[in-house]
Amino acid sequence: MAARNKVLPLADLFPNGVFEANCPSRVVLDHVTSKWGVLVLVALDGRTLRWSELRRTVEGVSEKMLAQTLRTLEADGFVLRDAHPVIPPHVEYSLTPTGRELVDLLLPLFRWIVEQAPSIIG
Amino acid sequence: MAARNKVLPLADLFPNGVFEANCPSRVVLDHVTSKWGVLVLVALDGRTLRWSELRRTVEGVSEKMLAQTLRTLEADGFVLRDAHPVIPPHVEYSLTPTGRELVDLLLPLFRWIVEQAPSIIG
DNA sequence: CAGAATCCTATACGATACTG
DNA sequence: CAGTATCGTATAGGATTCTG
Repeated sequence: MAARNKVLPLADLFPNGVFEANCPSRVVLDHVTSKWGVLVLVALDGRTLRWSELRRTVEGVSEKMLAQTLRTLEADGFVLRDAHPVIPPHVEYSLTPTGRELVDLLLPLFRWIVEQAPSIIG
Repeated sequence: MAARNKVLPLADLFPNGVFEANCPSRVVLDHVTSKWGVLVLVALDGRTLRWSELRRTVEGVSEKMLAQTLRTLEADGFVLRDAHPVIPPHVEYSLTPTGRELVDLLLPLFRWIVEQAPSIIG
C-alpha cells in the first residue's frame, strides 16, 4: 500500500527534526534570512553586479554589512566572487548554481511580500 | 509585438522600487525573516497549536521572543490567535488564509534549506 | 496556562576613517 | 575601486520573576 503523493505537513515529514535547536538548517536559515541576505541574493537575480553597484542597489546597506553578508553567502556557496587583478580593483558578484536554486525559491516569496506589503503595512 | 511570458529578473520588473530603503516590503520581510518568524510560521503549517506546544516545538525560543513573534505575525494578519476564556487559559494559534499563502511559499524554501544544510555546514 | 514585566547582556549594526 | 579596521551604540534577545 504505497502512500499517496500527498504533500504532508512538514511536521509529519520531519518529526521534531527541523525544529531542533541544533538542526544544521538553522544556521543556513539564519544566513539567508539575515538582515541583508534576501535583498542581496535577490539583487543578484539574473545579473552580475560589482561591489559598488550592489552597494547602490541595496539601499541602506552599510559597507560593513555588505561585506559581511557577501562573505557569508560566498562561504555557503550561494555567491561567486570574481576578482579581476587590475588597478583599480574590479570585483564581480553573481549567483552560483546553488545560489540560483535558492533564489528561484526566494523570488516567489519576495514577490508575494512586495505585493502584500502595502495592504499589510498600510 | 506582445512581450513573451518570460519571467523577467525582478530588477527589471521593479526598477529600483523593491530595493528602496523605505519600500514597505522591507518591514514585512523583516517580520517574516526575523529570528523566529519562519520557524513559528512553518510550525503552524497544517495544524493548530497552543502556546505551550508552540514553545516546545520551536526549540530554543524564549517566552519573550515567542510572544513578540506571535504578536507581530498576528498584527500582520498571518497568524490567528484564538483565546478560550476558561481557567486555566487555553489559547490556540493557527494560520490565517493569508498566512497559509505565505507558508505555502515558505515551505519549498525551508525544505530546500533543510536538505542542503548538512552539506553546506558539514 | 499563557503570557507580561523587568533586568541584563551580547552582538548586530552603522558611521567613520583608512588602505592596497 | 573594493574593501578592512576601529569604535560606539542600539536593540535584539535571553533569563528570571510575577500574575490573572
